[in-house]
Amino acid sequence: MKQIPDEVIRRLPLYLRTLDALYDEGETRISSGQLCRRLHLKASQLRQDLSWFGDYSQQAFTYDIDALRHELGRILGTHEEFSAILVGPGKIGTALLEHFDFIVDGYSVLGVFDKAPGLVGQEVAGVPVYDIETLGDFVREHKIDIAIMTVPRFAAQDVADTLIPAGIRAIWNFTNQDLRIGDADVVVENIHFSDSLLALNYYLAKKN
Amino acid sequence: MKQIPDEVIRRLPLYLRTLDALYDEGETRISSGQLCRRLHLKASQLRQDLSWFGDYSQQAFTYDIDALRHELGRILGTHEEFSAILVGPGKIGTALLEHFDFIVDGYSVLGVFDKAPGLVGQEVAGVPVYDIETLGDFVREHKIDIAIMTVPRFAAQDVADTLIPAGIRAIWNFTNQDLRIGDADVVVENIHFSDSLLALNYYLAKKN
DNA sequence: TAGATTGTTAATCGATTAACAATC
DNA sequence: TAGATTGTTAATCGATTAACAATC
Repeated sequence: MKQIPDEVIRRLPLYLRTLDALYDEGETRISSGQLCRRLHLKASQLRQDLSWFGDYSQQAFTYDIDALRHELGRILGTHEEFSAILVGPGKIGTALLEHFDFIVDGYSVLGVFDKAPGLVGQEVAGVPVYDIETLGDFVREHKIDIAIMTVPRFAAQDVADTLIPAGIRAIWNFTNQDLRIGDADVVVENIHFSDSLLALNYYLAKKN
Repeated sequence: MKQIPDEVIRRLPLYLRTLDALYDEGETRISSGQLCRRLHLKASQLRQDLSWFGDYSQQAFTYDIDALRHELGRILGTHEEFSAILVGPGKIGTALLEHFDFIVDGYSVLGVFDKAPGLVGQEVAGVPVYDIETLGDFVREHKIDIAIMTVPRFAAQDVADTLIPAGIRAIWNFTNQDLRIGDADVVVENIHFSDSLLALNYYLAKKN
């Protein structure tokens, strides 16, 4: 089987979200056509996407909403347990921490790391704050899976250079700085606010 | 000429960012090959992308970094002046406000809108806070271009339903809720934290 | 059963990559 | 000039869409 395209993976959360909403509305079954009309996608695309993951339906019958959303959750690994840390408890970092278990269950945030000595020893959103000097050792000792990076842009690569040799497995990067990870086997997921706003700006300016 | 693919537009901020960094390092010229080695892209892709926008170089000679970054800025409309508001001054909203002019110049943030009466009349990051009841009128009167939506998820569609008939032209949506905009001519740019984290989660879980 | 819907194969479309003449 | 690099055309690749037999 060929590699599943990233485009397909990126649509799964959308499907999951929509099915969750339908479930909350009390719906029990839906056809690919009905679902995709809501999403402005082609029904054949949904069916094609699902076909990457095997057969979770009864052919020629509509999808069982509850079964399919659980299946999508399983595919996306929402039942897995991962350990996480946050580096850079500014406003965005703190906001993420406070809403974290709204996003994915099964994450334990074990520590927050800050450079300023003021916060060290205190807690942010119930998580203890440590000195950033101890970051590498902490990741190594606790076998941390995911680092959430919300440090200022100029500090981003330094932090990555500490995390990667310490064995981090994934970085959720909010710094708008592209990280060089060498040949390390690290999953990097970027949220580049600035790129997003520039794209919006382009489309808006074009309409003028 | 055919429609410029969205994929191309999404790469322009990356090019711009990289050229800015090179400029700051004191570089003056660069070839498509050198630039793309840094970005893990194919040189032919960069050249193909730029060819959508006409000819800003001297054929068979390397690119002038300063000229090209200005050209990209012009294409993306960074010199345009837009008016903006923020709806929902929570932690993320406030963080965005505080860093806003780091992202794009030429934006004036004219107001912040909140539901809780506590903040109304005060300022957030130097911007006055108004009651959300007055949102529609404000957008209409001031001909606001862009709304930054950082409200809780359940409130998102209601806010959009107020903004759109008031003539908003773009929504930068942080709510993880897909907005129904009907047939309105509104640019919607989503930052779906949750989808991003689910994608990261998928790739990480797959490695287990 | 007849109508509806699926999973999957095949066709289409468009993005990426390679190739190369034009140019410095 | 010879070597390097561009812009652009053509080839390739892969994602999206359509079509349809299988199935309920």
